[in-house]
Amino acid sequence: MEIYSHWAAKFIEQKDAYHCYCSPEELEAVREAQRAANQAPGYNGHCRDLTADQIAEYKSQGRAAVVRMRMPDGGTTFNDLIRGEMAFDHKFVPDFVLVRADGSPLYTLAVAVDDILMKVTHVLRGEDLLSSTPRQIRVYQAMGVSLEDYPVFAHLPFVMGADNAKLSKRNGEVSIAWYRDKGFLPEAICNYLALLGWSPGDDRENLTMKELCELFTVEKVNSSPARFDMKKLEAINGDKIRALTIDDFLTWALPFLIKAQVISGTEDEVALVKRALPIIQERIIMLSEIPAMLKFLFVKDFAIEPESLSKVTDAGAKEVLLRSLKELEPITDWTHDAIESALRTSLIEELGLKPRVAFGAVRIATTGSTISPPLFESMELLGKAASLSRIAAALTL
RNA sequence: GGCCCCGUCGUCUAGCGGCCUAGGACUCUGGCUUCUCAAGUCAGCUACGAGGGUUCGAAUCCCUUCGGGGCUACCA
Repeated sequence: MEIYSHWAAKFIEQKDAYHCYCSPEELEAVREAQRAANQAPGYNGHCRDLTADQIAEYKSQGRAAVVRMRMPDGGTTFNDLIRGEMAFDHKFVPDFVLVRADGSPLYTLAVAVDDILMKVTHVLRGEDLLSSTPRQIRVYQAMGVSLEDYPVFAHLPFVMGADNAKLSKRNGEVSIAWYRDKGFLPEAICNYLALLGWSPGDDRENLTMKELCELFTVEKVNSSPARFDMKKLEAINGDKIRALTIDDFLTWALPFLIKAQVISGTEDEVALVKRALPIIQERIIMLSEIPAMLKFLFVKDFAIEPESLSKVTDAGAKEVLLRSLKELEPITDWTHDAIESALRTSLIEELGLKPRVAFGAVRIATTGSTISPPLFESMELLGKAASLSRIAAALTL
């Protein structure tokens, strides 16, 4: 606080700033008049050069003063890393308030002073602050900072939501926690976000964190706003998941399974999950899909989903299940190869069924759903005992 | 209203005066593959907002216009 008031006092002393006694109502009236006259709105410089008598008069009226920065004639130019040479005419940059009547500093004063005192080298911010840059630079000037000590400015474009409105806390999903819960990998989010308004210049898009660090430069960021596209984020996330090693995938997957109470986290469970991950890795786009896909391996009270029930109770299905049971029973080497050849021989070749139909029934009986990871691998993971008892159970429905 | 920024397929982008009958990715559609769902693969749809210049030649440069967004506080 003292720092800011120190500078404000200095500015006044230097005549770069002055006390302004205009009341909010008076200012509002001025703005209204300007608007009505189609003029640029802004402070009219009323208190710029008050005489001692005028000041005494205002003070006797009990008016409190704000500190206002004097914008000199001319303009401000600066080089924006993203937009290039920017020029602002001071005719449209009115004298602005630095310190409130109660003595507290305004953002405009505080940021600029902080930038210099903290030796900020780069100011990267949203394009909404673009037009306030001349004011900030004006403060640097008043502070007597030399040009080479100014920070470099880069005004980034907005990211818009699907509705073409600026993405914000009130609009669209912007909480990191939400993405984490959904199972988006940090690398996918960074990769996607980097691609929003930027590209490495060639056709590469799937970039690792390391590549991103090496390739990304603010200068290559576009000046036009980008729309957030969940579909593309999902696609990238899917790619990232597929690129994971099984061990890394396991590390990411376990918390989701535990949270969904599919597993409690015992060694046996983890081992089984690890064996199962390869068959689901290429069929999910978010980690949060994992529990639903692997649930059938762990549930105690197994049940077939209601909407698929009718598909295992008809005569055709019963026959398929009965035959499957018979053929699978003798298998001692419970591997997906053995299971597949047994079922193919009996159901497809001997019964002459279409794979789609035959395996569909077995799939529902063993996994409880029409949609599942590959059937034979799933049955292998489930184990012989559970697989057979589920088929047998389905026959009684 | 004033000032400022932005404008290539539905979306993200490549493009920096001739390499553009505009490339890639996501989405979508169709095919292949296939035990479901995915993944993979092949093909297709679809864009330089509009109008004028400049030039032998423009998506690329200039002007106008239209559209979108921002700022316009004793907010940050």
